[in-house]
Amino acid sequence: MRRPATLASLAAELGVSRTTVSNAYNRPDQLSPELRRRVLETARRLGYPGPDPVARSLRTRKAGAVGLLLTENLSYAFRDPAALGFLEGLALACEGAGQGLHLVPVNPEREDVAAVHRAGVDGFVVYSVPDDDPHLAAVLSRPVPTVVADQPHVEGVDRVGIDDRGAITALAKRLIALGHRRVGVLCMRLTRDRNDGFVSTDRAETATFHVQRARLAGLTDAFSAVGVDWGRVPVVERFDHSISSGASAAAQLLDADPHVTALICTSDILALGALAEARRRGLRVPQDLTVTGFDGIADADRAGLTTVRQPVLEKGRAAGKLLLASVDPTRPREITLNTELVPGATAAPPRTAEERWFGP
Amino acid sequence: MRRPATLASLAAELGVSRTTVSNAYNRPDQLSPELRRRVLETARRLGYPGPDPVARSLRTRKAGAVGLLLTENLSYAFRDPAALGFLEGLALACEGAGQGLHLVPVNPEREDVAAVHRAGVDGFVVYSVPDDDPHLAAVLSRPVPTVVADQPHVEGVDRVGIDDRGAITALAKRLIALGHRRVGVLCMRLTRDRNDGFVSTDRAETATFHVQRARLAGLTDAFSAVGVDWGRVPVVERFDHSISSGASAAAQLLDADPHVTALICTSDILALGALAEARRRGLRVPQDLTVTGFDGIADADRAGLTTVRQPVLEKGRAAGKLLLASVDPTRPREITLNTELVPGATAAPPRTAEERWFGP
DNA sequence: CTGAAAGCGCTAACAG
DNA sequence: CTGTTAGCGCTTTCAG
Repeated sequence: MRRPATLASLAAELGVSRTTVSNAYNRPDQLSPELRRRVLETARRLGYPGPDPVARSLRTRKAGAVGLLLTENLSYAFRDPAALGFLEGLALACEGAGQGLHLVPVNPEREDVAAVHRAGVDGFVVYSVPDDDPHLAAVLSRPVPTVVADQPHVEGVDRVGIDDRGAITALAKRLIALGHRRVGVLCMRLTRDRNDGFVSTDRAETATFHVQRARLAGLTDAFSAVGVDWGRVPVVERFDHSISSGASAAAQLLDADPHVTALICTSDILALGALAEARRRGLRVPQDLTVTGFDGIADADRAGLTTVRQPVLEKGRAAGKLLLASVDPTRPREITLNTELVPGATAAPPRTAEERWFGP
Repeated sequence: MRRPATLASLAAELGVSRTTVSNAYNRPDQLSPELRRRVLETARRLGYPGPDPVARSLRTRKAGAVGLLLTENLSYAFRDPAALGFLEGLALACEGAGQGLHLVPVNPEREDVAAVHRAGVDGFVVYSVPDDDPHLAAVLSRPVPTVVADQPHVEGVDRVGIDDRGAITALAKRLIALGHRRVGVLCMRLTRDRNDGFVSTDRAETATFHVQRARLAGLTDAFSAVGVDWGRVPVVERFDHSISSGASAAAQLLDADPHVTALICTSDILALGALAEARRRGLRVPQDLTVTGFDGIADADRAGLTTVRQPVLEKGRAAGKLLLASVDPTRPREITLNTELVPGATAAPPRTAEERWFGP
């Protein structure tokens, strides 16, 4: 088989100009139906598959795709309902605009930013990566529009998110109103390095995962305001985001401080794990222990978890829309979506000391 | 701001050739560290973001990405655990090879194949689309390697899948051994058109979704072999793949034929819906009704569903590996993964007529 | 309705 | 180690 046909060879074969062949594909109204038929017919005969997408992209300066940069490992994204919701929303937005969605391969092992530079895309969405992620820096260095989601604001870059700090503060106030003062916190990983265990105040404040940092800060705000010494509040971190991680974190925390009356978790997944651990220990929720989550995923709903619901699908869709509207100077530069407190059934007033010893 | 810097303008500025600049990025060992430093430094100063990925792709004939063609609507894929597992496996394979994963936007509304032609990718994976999907045809017309998964074999195209027909036959034999003869079937959509309701033998045989067709055929095999007149077996189809669809399908079937002793579902999701409907009707499973699924998703496990487990993540990974190994002529051309019967706890012998009337 | 001219921005021999 | 040459395959004014 000879080398593959190109638009030029097709034109030669037909004895017409390249323009005409190009038009046959891209501007059917620019040539006679008859000629067009002939062109397409000959293309089929020669096995010409139509204009090469890459060459076309080079010429038109449009790749027809949006790049998506996700947390270190992709598997994570496919297992976390909140991330999935975002992905779905973004995919929907792309689909609606006829744009492809290019998942940038981020090899967790070797730190290789090359993939970002190799991605033929018209723009990027960056979702919840650590502030110091080199891939993020690489994305920002590319001369294409970018939208960050669940990330700190970057000068000149559009942004989508929620008020993590305020939302969890509201939840905390609810617990405070119920009477909780001695609480424990379970959070997701705070930096790129694994640190399964207790978290110092300093670590919490310098966490490079913006969302986690903001949520912890929100808790500090609320409890400090009522005189709780936040430095004494036990905070346990887990690198892996899974129900079993949540369970083990809860175990670690309860072992260290059996007197906490509430376990505040920065994600529903962790909270579901905490519920499992409470059950294992024979602690009734919420009578013996209050447990709260964050996100509002379906499983949390089913479990009746007290949590904060955020519109993850909308967030993804908003990110996509913002990116695809980059040409429009009147678009918003920043979108903060609303959250909603879900009362659920896993929060109640703490037991009094008497109750602890003598039963309800 | 003047027009963006290019490799050529950088070279001019530096007074070196374009090759040298190119080498600075792509072959650091081909020039002195000092010169390289100067090049990169000047690049930063001029705001040159590095070689344009599209131009590079055109030149190298490598896009560095794999295209993925999925069922009509993307949301579906993000909500179906089996599809998600496949996606995760594929993403893992791509990630491992440093390849991007380009989700092809398939607009469910207008039938627009253009996106397939616009995708700058080195190959395609096609997962579970109808046999007559025009996007599939478009993919096959492109001169790049392709792997189909959960699809019928296509001449010259690599394939990954399981033995759907055999696997469900094995499950059916189990039910037959238990004594079930009067059964009903719940299946997913069989064609691109919506048809929520009963399925004729003809429709079942001409279904364009290969997987569903194969599973129904497997059931026919097993039950026909023991003398059950398959033409009389009620089969209910649902377009939407959700638990509530499964429930409504079960309701429709049980209303039409209250005497079936088993509900065989072609997916776990549908089966979970059937379980819910059974519960709603006060039917005990498996004493009053046997229910089976297919896939082996986590929720099915949790529900103790009798089903067939298939290695969805492995399937995705295998598809990716096969595609990325396309250059290797010794690779397998077709991979059939093993499935496993999961006994579960939702299948039992049917109640006898006496038991039906007088209780167990 | 058709064609000629002019690159899009880059890389890969190959020769110095 | 560096430069010259020669396109990759296509689209797009702008004339005819």
